Amino acid sequence: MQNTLKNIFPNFSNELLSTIEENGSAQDFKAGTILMRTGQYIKNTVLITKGKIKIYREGEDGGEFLMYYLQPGQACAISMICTAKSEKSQIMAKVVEDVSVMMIPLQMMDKWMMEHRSWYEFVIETYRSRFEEVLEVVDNIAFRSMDERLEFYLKRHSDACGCSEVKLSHQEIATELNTSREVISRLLKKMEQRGLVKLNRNQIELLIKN
Amino acid sequence: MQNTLKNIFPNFSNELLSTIEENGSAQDFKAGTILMRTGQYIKNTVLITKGKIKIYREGEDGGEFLMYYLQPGQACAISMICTAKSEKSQIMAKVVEDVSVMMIPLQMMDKWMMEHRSWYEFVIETYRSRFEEVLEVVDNIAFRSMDERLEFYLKRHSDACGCSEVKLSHQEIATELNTSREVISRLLKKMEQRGLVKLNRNQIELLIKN
DNA sequence: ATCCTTATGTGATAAATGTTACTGTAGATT
DNA sequence: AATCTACAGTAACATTTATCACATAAGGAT
Repeated sequence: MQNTLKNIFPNFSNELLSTIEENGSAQDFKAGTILMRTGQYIKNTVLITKGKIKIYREGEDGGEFLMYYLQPGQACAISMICTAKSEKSQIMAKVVEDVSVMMIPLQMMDKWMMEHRSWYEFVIETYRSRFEEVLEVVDNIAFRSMDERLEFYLKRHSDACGCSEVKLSHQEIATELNTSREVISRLLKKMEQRGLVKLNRNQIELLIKN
Repeated sequence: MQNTLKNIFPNFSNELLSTIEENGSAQDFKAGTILMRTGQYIKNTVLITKGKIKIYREGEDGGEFLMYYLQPGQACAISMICTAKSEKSQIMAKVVEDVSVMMIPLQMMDKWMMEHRSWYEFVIETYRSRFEEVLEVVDNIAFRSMDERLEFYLKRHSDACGCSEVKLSHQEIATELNTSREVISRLLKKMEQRGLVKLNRNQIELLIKN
């Protein structure tokens, strides 16, 4: 077990890993579980060891605007940030593929920051990369039109899973980009005509490299 | 001098304040100066003691999409985040009102995190509040239409300056919301008809409380 | 096979936003 | 006062995105 954790978080020092074992509690959640809601208080930092969690903003109409995904070896930046004052969450976190996580009580956060260099670096790097990711999201919605955003979205997905097939329905994509299914269907059709993708039921194959 | 800094950053411990005096370099910049460009490497963390800095994303066409403003007592979250690896900046920072700043060499960042509790708390709080602010920006562009965004934008401005007059041209507003002047003019006219604002040359008066 | 549910394709139309082109106006400049 | 320039108003039109209304298809369940 120590070993697996070591593999997933290769940069953590051995002492840190033991401390995590001691103080964290390993938990599993099924796909569909909502781990965090807007307005809810945050009591734990979450380290993902297996599966996938979607971090999104919820619109009044129930839109699920995608911010980013959390995958093994990553942690929820928001839950780290809200540490000190156990602030309210500003986002929603939903399990999209069954996950295993380590729940770390918030008090540990501050403590480890001082005691474990590798924890400190991990936290800072988590902040940095997420901030950057969100900035990129802003860029996309501020400066790009839907067809470009869709292309970007598909690439992001295929990068994340490492394969060129994106297994999502048009409806799911539409929800995450906060538009309607028809729009996505139409744009995908155009992309197919341009030879960028191949469309199948519940699956889109990217024909572009990179 | 120590005294002023103490007033502007009331939560900093006295030792921290002295250390800042010793290691930081006080500098002034005129309105219009670009302090940081996209793609540029970051060498300093910036503490604002006077004036106002605009943090924005630049579109290919030169759009200046507003993320947030930095004011006295605040620091650039991005420059802090990019610390360790002296990463490239993802944003633009432009002085909008003559500023005085303390430039802190990046090496200090990590050092002080360990040594000064009040610095640590300041950094974490900076991260948190900026992240939140950016999330709110995402919300706005993802879920709201231009008229709502404009209203939000005006409120934000009047909150920031504490008065109900926003001294900006339609063109400036349009640039920051990445739309065109005509659109802003139209929407403002509608708002005026609804009794929400009073329009004057280079100035918009908000007639709504909060 | 037949039925059912979910996913997808597509036209018609509406609404929001962007663009072009021009007018008017206030204040600064000379 | 005459002129200039930046700012603001607005009509007409183009484009993009959203919505409505169906048609069709694919795959699972019976």
